[in-house]
Order: sequence, then C-alpha cells, then structure tokens
Amino acid sequence: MHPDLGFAHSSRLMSGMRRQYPFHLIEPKSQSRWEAEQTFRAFNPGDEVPAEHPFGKRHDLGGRQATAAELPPKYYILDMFPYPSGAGLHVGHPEGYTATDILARYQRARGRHVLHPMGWDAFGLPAEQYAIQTGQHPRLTTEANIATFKRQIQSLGFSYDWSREVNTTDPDYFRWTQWIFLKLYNSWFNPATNRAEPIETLTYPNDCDTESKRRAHRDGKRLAYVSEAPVWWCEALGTVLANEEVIDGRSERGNHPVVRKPMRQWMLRITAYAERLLADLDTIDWSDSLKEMQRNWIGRSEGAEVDFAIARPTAAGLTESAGDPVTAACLAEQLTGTDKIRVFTTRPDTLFGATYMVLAPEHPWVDAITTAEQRATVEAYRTEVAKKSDLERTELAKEKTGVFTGGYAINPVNGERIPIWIADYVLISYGTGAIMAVPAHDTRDFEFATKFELPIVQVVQPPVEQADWRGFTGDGTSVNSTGPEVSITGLPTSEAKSKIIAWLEEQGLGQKTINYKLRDWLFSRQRYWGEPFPILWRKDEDGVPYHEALPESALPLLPPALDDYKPTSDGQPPLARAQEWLNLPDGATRETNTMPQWAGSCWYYLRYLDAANSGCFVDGDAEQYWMGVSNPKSEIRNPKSAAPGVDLYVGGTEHAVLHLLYARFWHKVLFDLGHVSTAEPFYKLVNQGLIMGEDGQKMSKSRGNVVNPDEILAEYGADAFRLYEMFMGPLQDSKPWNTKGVEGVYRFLGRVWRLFIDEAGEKDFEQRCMAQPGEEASFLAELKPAPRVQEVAPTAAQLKGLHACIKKVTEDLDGMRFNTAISAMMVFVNEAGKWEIRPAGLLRTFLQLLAPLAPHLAEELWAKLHEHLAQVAPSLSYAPWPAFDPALLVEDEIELPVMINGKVRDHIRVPADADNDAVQAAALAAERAKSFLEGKTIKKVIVVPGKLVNIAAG
RNA sequence: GCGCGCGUGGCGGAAUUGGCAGACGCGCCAGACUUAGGAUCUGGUCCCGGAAGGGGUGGAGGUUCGAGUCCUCUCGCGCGCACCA
Repeated sequence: MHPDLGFAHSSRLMSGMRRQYPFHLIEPKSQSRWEAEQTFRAFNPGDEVPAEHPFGKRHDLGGRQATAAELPPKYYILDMFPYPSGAGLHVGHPEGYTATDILARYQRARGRHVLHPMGWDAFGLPAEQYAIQTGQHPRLTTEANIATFKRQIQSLGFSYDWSREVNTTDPDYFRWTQWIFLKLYNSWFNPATNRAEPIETLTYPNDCDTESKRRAHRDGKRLAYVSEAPVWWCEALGTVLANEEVIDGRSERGNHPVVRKPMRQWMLRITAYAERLLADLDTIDWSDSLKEMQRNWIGRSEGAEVDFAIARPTAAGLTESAGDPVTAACLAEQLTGTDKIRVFTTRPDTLFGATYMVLAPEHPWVDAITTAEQRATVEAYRTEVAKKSDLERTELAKEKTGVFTGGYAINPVNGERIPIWIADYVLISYGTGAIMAVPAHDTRDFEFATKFELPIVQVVQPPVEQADWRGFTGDGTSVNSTGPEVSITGLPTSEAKSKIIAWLEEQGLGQKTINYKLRDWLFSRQRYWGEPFPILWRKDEDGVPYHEALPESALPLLPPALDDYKPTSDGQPPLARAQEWLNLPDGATRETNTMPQWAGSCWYYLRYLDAANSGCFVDGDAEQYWMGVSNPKSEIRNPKSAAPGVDLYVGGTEHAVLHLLYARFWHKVLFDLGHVSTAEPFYKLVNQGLIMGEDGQKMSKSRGNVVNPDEILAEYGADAFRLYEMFMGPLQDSKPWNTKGVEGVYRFLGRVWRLFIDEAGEKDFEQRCMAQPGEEASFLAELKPAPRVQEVAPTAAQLKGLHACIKKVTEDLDGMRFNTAISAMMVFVNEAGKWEIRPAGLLRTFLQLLAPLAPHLAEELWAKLHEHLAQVAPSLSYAPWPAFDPALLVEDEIELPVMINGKVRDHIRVPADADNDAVQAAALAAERAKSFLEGKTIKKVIVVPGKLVNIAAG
C-alpha cells in the first residue's frame, strides 16, 4: 500500500489542515483525568484530604484532616463570573479566565493552596424577557445557558474547583443574598463609631415617645430603607433603574429612554460609607485609572456651606448700597428666623466675588423669593425645564439659560445685595441645590454672567503675572477681599479658605462641609427574575403602612410560580400577580419588588469559600483561611492593610464602578458586623483589555466580526487558543484578534510536540489512526518519544538555555507578562529543535514551564517522558516549580559594544570580570574603533560595567 | 471641557533602574525536502544605499557621554467623567 494513499482521502490533511499534533485526542484525555482525580479541588480547614490526592501528596496532608495552620499559604484567584447569555461564550471571556488559570496553575506549582472557583451571575433581564415572550420559566432558559457556558469553559481546560460552583439563582445561594439584605435592613450606620451596628444599638431622641415615632426614627436610619424619591423609570424595560444604570438619559441596557418619576423604592445607604470607600482605595492594589474612576464616582469635594440672608423687598436700609456699609449686626438681624438660603461652595475664598446667586429651578425657596413682576417669567422657565428630559438638560447645556427671580440675597462677608436667579445649570440633587455665583473664577458662572451681563469682580490674582484673571479657576492670591469684619486680601488660596471658614463658623454663618456625588443605591426592581425581598408590609392602627423583615428561618423566600411574567396592568411588578403568594393569612402582604442583578454578585466571592454550607453564608474558619492574613505562612504582605482578601481578581473595566463599588460596600457592612475579617474584598485587581475584531473594531454581531471560540478550538485546540489569547499582547491592553496569530502559536505547539515525537513515529501513528479511527486513543498511548530524547546529562549550553528560560518565564508570570513568557519558551524550543540529542530531564523541566499555559499538551508529554523510564508520572499540576540557577547563567567572556559619540562602531570581547581600565584599554585598541577615532581627540571614555563602552571624541 | 492612558517595522508587539531599538509571532522573499504544498525545515526581512555609510520609536525643542525611556511644548488616538458649584 502506498504510504500516502490514506492521506489523499482525508480532506483535512489534503487541504493543508493536517494537525500539528493530536490535540483532539490529548485534550479530552487530560481533562477527563483532571475530573476523575479532582485535581483542582481546594480544601477548607478541617476537610479530609484524600490519601491519593496530588495536593495531599505534595504537602504531606494525604488521608487526614488539615487545620488552617497545616495547610500551605493560600492563594485566592478569582474571575468575574459571567452572565450566561444565550449567545454563548465570546472570545473576550476566556482572556481573563486564561490569565487566571495560568496563574492558578503556576501558584499550585509554587506550593500555594489555590482557590480558583467559577459560577454564574444568572439573574437578569434577558431570561425574563424571553419568559414574557414565550411563557417559559426563566429558570429553564437560565439552566440551558449555564450548560452551554459550562461546556465551553470546561473545553478550555481551566483548573477550576467545580465543587464550589455557585449560581445566584439557586435558592441555596439567594437564601444568603436575602440573609445579607436582612443584615443591611437590621443595621444602621453609627457616625460616632464610623461603622454599621445592629439596629438594637440605635438610641432614640426624647420626642420618640410612641412606637410609631420610634419606628419612623428607626426606619429612617436603617442601611436598607424605603424612599419615595424620584427615580429613573424605564417604560421599555418596565422597571426603575439605579443612577448608575442610566447613561445620558437612556438605559445602560438596551438604550431605552428613561424618565424621572416619584416611586416608593428600597434604597441602600452606601453614602454612609463614602469616606471609607474612598480612603480604603489606598490600601488595595488596583490600577490608578480604576481607582480614579471610583474616586470620581464617589466625588468627594471639600468646601463650605454658607448661609445667605434673603433680602426681603421690604427690608429698609438694604437697598442699593453704594459705599453704604452694612454692619454685621444688621446682617445678624436679617438671619434670625429661617429666611436664609444655604449654598455649597468649594471656594469660600471667593465669597467676596459672589455677584449673584443661582438656585436650581426645583429649589423650595423659589416660590417665596420670586417677586410679582417676575412670577410669570419664573413659572414659564420652570415649566420649560421640567419638560426637558435630563438628556436635553445636559446635552443642550452649551448655552446657559436662566431667569431672574426678582429676589435678592445678602452676601454675608460684605453685605452686598446680590440678585437671585434660577438656572438649570444648578442641580437640585447636588450640594444644597443653590450656589453663590463667582463669575470671575468659575467657568459656568462666567459664561452665565457674560450672557446675562451680570457683574464680574476679580477676587483671585493668578500666580502668573500676565495671566487673565477673568475665568481663572486655579489657586492664587486673594484680592479685593476685605469686608467690614473680615479680610482675606493678600492670602494664598488655601489660607484664605481656612481663614474665611473659621470666620463663618465663628459668626454662625456657615461651616466646613464635605459633599459627595455618590447617591444612595436604588436597590429595588419591578421584575420577576431576581431575589424577592424578605419583607412584609402591614398597616398600623392608623392605617399607615409599615414594613417588617421576615425571620431568617423563613429564608429562602422563593418567587411564586406565574403564568405571565409581565407587570400587572396597573403597573405593579409581576410578583403582584401571585395573589396567594402576595397575601398572607394574617393580612400582611409581601414586598413585590425584587433585588437588582448586582445583589448576587456583591458577595459571590464569599460563597465560593464554603459553597455548600447550609447553615451559614460562609463558615468563619474557611473565611479567615481564604480571605485573611491569619495564616502565618501567608506570603501576602500588604503594608497598608491588615488583610488581603482575594489575592487577585481579574475582569473587565465595565465593572469599574458599579459591581466593584457595591461589592466593597457590602463587604464593609459585613466586616463591621463581624461576618468577614477584612475591610476590603479584593486586594489586587486587574482589568483585562478588550479583544477587538480582525478589523480593529469592537466585536459585534452587526459588524460581523465576532470570533466564535468553538470554531477556533475545533481547528487548533484549547492549548493553542489559550496560548494565543496570552500571546496577543499585554493582558491589560485592548488588541485585535488575528486568526493567523493563532496559527503561529499552534505551530509552536507542533514544534514542542516534535521535540518529543519524531517524524517516523508520528507518521506511523497517523496511519494507524487513519486505518482504525476507533483506536486513536490507544495508538496515542502507545506512541513513544523519539530516539533522540535520551536520559543523558545536558551540555553546559543546553542547561544555560533552559535556565535562561526558567528565569524569564518565572519573572514574567510573576509580573503577568504572559506574552513575553511565551516568547521565551519559543526561543528555547527553537534552540532545542536543533539538538541532535535531547536530554530528557531537561525537557521534563521545560514541560513544567509550559504546563500552566498549555496544560493538556504538557501533561501528555510529561506522562510519555516518565513512561519511557517505566515510571508513573507524578502529578504535573503539583510538581514543584523549577528554580533557576544563576550560576549557570554567568558568562566567562562577554561582548561589549564600543560606541563613539553614542553610535555603535565596534564590539570587543572581554572577560566578564574585567575591570574598567582593562575594558577601556580594549575598547581604545579595537581596530574599527581606532579608525573612527583618527584625527579626533578623546574627551571622555564612559565604561558601563557589563553593558558598553562609550567614547566621547571630537 | 476636565481626568487618566497610549503613540515603536506591512501587522500584533519586545526593549523591567536612561546603555547595541525592533526579541517573539504574523505577513512577505528566497532555498531545501516533495508528485504536490496553504505541511515541515533553513536563511533573509526597519528605511535609503551596490557598498561604505546615513537616517530612524507621532512632531518640535531640551537635559545627558548616551533618550523609545527623563523634562517642556505640540499633534493624534483610546478610555472615563461630563454644568457635581
């Protein structure tokens, strides 16, 4: 039979698609071995480690229970769990997962006890919308999607501990989400201790003399409370949205229009934690840009609140007062009573420059101060503003609008009478909803004053002489800032601020204040597919409704079965359709809102620690071992924080504020209440970059540039896919996909394969597979390493090549530089491919380096290189990471460039330990160098030991 | 507008504290093996130039013996926030 006859009948082989190596046999083989062995299971303190488990063997813990102190140092490496959509996995998902898997495998080899779990963030709108359309229960859709995601993720060979898998829609999971909600509900934030405390520690003011007053006081302090405030209502989605879910007046999901609407909603008091959420950013290892995004979101600004008296039109002696000083005594008289407007400013040093005041159109004082002549104008403006959506209000903000109310206020520092305007550039929701306008030193006020011809008075001198003070908003020196009672003229901005604040406080006219952009978190949604609130509503003796918590024993509170998942016709959430569920025999009714999708993802990293625990959200010992620094052997040393929490968390930037801020908030509450041992959940966080389509555009169905991982896997295998995702470039960068690049790393894996398996063996193997396709697996098992692979001592050069590779790969994995680690392995393999005799021991060490990145191929070859010694291979997953020997990397003689005036002109070889004088002499004696120096005077010779020689000549 | 980040071959990217720019991979060119090659192996590949040599890290200056790296200005791109007083 002609040897090539078989090939001709395979379209795959004929078309040049011949596999570089039999990954289609190797990958399922490795994966089923890991599954059978439970290779990647992590053990909680007190768990029995099976006698034969490779982790137990490595750490001498097999066959017994290990205490936290006996377990090796932990390494908790976490991926942002996915929302399992119907579309299946996208090539972007596995990028982060591959990076964490490589590190998880690397850290196991380094001897760490690795916790690397995966789960499903499975509540959410798409499954619910599908349910509305088809009547199919969202659980069925969700389960099908999870099955697809799980199959796809598992086909990549990730070393997750699947025994810890969580699913936010599982009653055994959301029971604890509800439990945490009850913790929030039953706690208040004590400003004196700066932390959350059980609601029982709340003290009541003396006037709380009835139970209903006490209840009102208590309900006003809870971390989870009910508010009637205006919220973002999205008609298309049939639900309210959090501030964070609204972008430019449209829903983040689906880009539907949203409107403001007052509704009764559950809120979480995240603002109480604003300062701690901000301050603790300094204790964690996140990228600067991410921290900056969180800081911006929290939006802390320091300044002062200042009271401006309202000048009533009837007030005598307060008419136009050109040079007619109004005394502080007169002002004090004005400020008795409540006729004052409080403004917030970050620049109290510019008080003397306040030439008018602006209120938000919705400000409660507007009616009272508007004069009869202006009333029609003011009303018209307010109506116009109310009609505008917030989108228009911000997008059309290029041109300032506003109207005069006819009212005046008194500037407390100089008694000036200033007009009060209303304008929509002042927001009711920030600060006090009112500002003092300093047009000379605030861009917005400047634009407004210019348009409406309001006076502009300089009160800050810019530090640079020539600079125009008009519109100058930086720090400088106060000028024109002397009043009858106080002067800050001549003071630099920071001193001027503190002096004027001190004076205001003394006079009872204002005080130092800190404001945050952060708002409380709108926590309820009018949906079906989310966690029901464990809350009942009752009415008191006066018929006033009030809420009360279900007991913990009533958890989990399951959502009712429904035939129709739409909201009710009168706009009630879908849960209101279930009358039996809704109405309790004792007359109470259930809360019909559900929690937002963020709820489940706020704490899933804690559930992984003890996923099957039915008595507790997480066992204390497990929590302390995996999250804390209580383990004396822990290698994590965080200088600023007592605790690391999750050692490494990898995910996309899309969660930079929402998920990460919410999770930090919940974690801090749990910390305050003593349920977790660290103040922060995620010590180190890395955002992977976006993978774009081959055209350099963001991948999307409409562009048709989406790459399906299943197809790549079928053609090149999981190892090549993993390797390519890492080889594309730095993890944090965005980069375009290029399938040709996959072929590059695939060829590299083929070269690795051929280092071990020679052509003759391979050909024979392929022919046998072709003849008996059913026997492929056993033919693979019989395949022997090439005769060139021998148990011999390596040469010095071979050892040096290997150890250079160990060094580079080790350092690069530590620094998460996967692309250059792969490049180092390519260099090694290119070199090793030339060796006539390939020392087996050396190749085994190389496989250990390759194993975290291409684990399937490494396992297969590792097994073969032990079989040929008639040994059963030890577990590659737990084989100790090779150390490099620096002594092997030292050169006796080194080549140095000789530069003349910074240009390389020659090279010299000198002993590695040659002193500078010897190197200089050698450089000056170098032939080519000499010819360049002819006719020139040598001014200076710089010798950088081990690097180069530079001769400055002219 | 403000804040953060980034600009290096035809392409993705290397160059860890200022020290031989372009590692590694893709693509391309040539060769070997071959009935064949979209397999594999070998060599080449920043630009100009036959060579010698010269030029070169978005642009313009500067510091330095020496700059992709540091400083100043400027242009371009990406991300975030967006009237937050």
